[in-house]
Amino acid sequence: MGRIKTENNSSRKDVIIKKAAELFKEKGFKAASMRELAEVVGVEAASLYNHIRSKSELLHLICFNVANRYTLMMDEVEAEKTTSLQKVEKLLRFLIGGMVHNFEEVYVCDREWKYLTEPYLSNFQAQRRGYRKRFAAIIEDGIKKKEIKKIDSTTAVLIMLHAISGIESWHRSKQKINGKELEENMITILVGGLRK
Amino acid sequence: MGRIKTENNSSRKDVIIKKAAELFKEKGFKAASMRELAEVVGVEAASLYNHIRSKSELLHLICFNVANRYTLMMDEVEAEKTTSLQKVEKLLRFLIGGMVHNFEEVYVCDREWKYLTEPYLSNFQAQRRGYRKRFAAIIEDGIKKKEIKKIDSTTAVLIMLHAISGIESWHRSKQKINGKELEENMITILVGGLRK
DNA sequence: CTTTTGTACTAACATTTGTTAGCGTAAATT
DNA sequence: AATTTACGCTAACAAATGTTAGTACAAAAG
Repeated sequence: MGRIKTENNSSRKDVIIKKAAELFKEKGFKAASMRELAEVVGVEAASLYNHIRSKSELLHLICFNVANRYTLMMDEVEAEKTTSLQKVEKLLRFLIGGMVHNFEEVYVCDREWKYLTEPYLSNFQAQRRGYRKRFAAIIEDGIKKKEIKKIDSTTAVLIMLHAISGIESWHRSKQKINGKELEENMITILVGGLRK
Repeated sequence: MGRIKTENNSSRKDVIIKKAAELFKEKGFKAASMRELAEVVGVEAASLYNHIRSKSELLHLICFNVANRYTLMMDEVEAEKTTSLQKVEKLLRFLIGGMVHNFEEVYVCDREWKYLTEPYLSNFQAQRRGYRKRFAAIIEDGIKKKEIKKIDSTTAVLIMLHAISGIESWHRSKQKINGKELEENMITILVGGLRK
């Protein structure tokens, strides 16, 4: 069949991960088989194992790649001297952007993380919990400073994160508005829903 | 092992469907095996087939049970002579209530429908599309009547439906606020985000 | 009590799954 | 040019999957 084609300076492993994210998104982690993955990569199933350790390694690479990006952005935002609403807005814009431009990866991370194996599963859940707590803390701070309505911050975070994961439907839809417009609409509704 | 125990006047098939919804929610449709299902039902795997035709029959029973309830509620709401915002609020409250009280079923319908087989898959998608279109039409009507902000109605629907499917996290969370409070918070944020 | 129906069992099936072993060759390094 | 490394192949594996056939027996109907 010939070698796996790489482009720019990405490794063969990177190519496999990318294709895996697409496949896992489309079929779901459990339903996607290594033989299917091999086919889209253009190689026999066994050959994949020259580059990766296991199917589940693919999943945890995808999931932590996303999770780490999110955590990093949270670090950055927390350090800024801006209002709570501005922080929320910046976090949301980052999340929306990720969903629009790195769709497959983010989608897989969101929906398939439960198939992670230990110890990755526990690490992932902890990181996720931490992220949400920090997000909720920003909102509570905003409530204290009377920028934000008096609401349950945990519920607010839950709504926002899941609203964003709904961009999945936007990707599927035929008559899409463009990405920037989508972002503005989401910010209007979500931030508008918080503002006092 | 003895027979499947039923209660109230539910059939043995109903018991299997209920347990299937719980299992599919927890493991995902593909990852859940008929042998696992049999175990939680308290029977051997082969015995299930005295009551159901196939694994995928279970999925489509679950999915259409939910989808039909939603469609029915939409019929009801559309017929009412209320403002658009009141209609949106009623639909949201119904969806939230469903997520809080029929969690497993709704969750499975939301996340696992893609494993439906034809012709159920196409029917389901059509029904879903129809529901969203009707929801969006209510919002557009509200925009026309200046009750609602000028936003993309499709995006608004997408946000709301997915925000609600996020109640999944609420179920998982340890220190839950109660269901009614959750509902009020969600309405505040979501309806507040639309209101002009 | 007898017959019929419903339902559970065991055993087995054909597929599909992730993964490993061993081999050959093209690419990279010396 | 010679050697080593990287990487693809075929073949095979054990385990798990959904499902069917055939049998036995308890419950329901007569």
